[in-house]
Amino acid sequence: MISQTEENYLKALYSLTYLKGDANVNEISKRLDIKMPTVNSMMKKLADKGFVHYESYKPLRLTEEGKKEAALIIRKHRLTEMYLFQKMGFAWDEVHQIAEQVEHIHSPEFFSKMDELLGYPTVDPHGSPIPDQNGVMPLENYVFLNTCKAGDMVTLMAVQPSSKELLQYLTAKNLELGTTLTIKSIEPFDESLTVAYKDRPIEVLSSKVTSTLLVRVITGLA
Amino acid sequence: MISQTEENYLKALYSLTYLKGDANVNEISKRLDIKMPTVNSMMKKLADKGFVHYESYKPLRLTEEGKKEAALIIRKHRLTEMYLFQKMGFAWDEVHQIAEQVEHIHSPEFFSKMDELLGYPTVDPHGSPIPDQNGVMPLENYVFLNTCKAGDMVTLMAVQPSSKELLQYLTAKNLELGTTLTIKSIEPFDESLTVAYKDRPIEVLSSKVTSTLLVRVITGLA
DNA sequence: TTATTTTGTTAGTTTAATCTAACTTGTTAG
DNA sequence: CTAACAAGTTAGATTAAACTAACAAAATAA
Repeated sequence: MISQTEENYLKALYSLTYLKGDANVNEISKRLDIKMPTVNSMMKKLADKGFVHYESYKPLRLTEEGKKEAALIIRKHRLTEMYLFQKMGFAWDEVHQIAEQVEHIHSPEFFSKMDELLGYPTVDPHGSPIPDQNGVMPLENYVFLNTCKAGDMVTLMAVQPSSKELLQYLTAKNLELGTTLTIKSIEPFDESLTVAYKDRPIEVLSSKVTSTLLVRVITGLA
Repeated sequence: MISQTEENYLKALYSLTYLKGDANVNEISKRLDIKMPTVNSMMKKLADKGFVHYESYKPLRLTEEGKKEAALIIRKHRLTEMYLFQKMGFAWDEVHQIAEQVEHIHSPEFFSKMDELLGYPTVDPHGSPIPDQNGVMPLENYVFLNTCKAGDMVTLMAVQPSSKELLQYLTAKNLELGTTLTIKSIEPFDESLTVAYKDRPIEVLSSKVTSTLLVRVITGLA
């Protein structure tokens, strides 16, 4: 059996390694606000259990088994978020805290019932993909907004990572999932973007914001 | 903060003391399948925290604070059962296991949303009363079926305690909450009851069964 | 009422998950 | 290229929640 604590480490490692393939002890330590020696010994334990590739002083990677476990926890998290949002009427910035707890419930029936009632969704309320029952992430080809070029038209697909503060900021800016933005210009000095969307012809987004927004590119000038 | 483990002890003590006022270490030990010394030290800890009246070799009682805490956990459990049953389509013998886990979630909003969506129910799918937000059990004046007299007409209100096996037995007998039964006779030797209900003119219920069925008496001969 | 059994308690051990302090390895800036 | 800093590791302590073994008190039966 896998403990809630272990599940949290797996989840952290999954999201830290998702884009670049590996992560280090220090990153997990910061992410979970747990001291490095604690993380270190947990990584050894998870390696013993076959979930993590661990070698002294080398970056950490999940095994295939570990990836699957982690994806299944993330599946439970995102299904829960979607359920809270769609079926219970919570706002999209309220669902995360609750889902953090619900994701640890052991009951395949509970989550497959949610899945069924939701009509088998493929994304959560933040646009993040929901892994399938086998822990496989659905295909996606999103890019971060800060990697786009001036003139690109893009649709906001996901927010990653999505802090409560950020979600409230986006709500205040009237920026929601599915919103289509046109990139007017990019300020070379601080990489801030001037964009237009909906009824807002000029909005400036800092790189702190654009580096968390995942978008699908609709048209580019090139 | 109160741990999940502590919550489980409080809940056990609450239900053991509900009818007779106190309980002993051995009963909790059996109920939770945890050895007596462990229970003993947990009772001291809960006494330190102000939830339990503890004196060596004396029966255990909950403080008012402890009763409130326990009732609020039971509230979360029963709201969850009702939600699973009414809003998610689970059968009444499937909801307990899931609710055992969901009851430990810390999120007042989550449970008050359930409450709202359910229309502020006062009983769970087994007919057990749901305490209010202040931990107060709603009034109830049910009696166990084995305390009734021949000739009584009674309505099945609750099943306590309600094991999965028992619920399946009742389902097979076509006995559900709200069913009205007429007590035809009582066998003095083993205290089994012969009853009639719905389309079943003669059914015999053992005292093992009748001692767990809570009913409201509609009419008696006396 | 004494002997036996049941129940309760104390003491000390174990495991999981955390920590701090101290040391080692790896990286980076002069 | 070496000194300093950052990151990783080891060792040992702490806390919560469980256990077993042994002893003490209370209840029960002979």
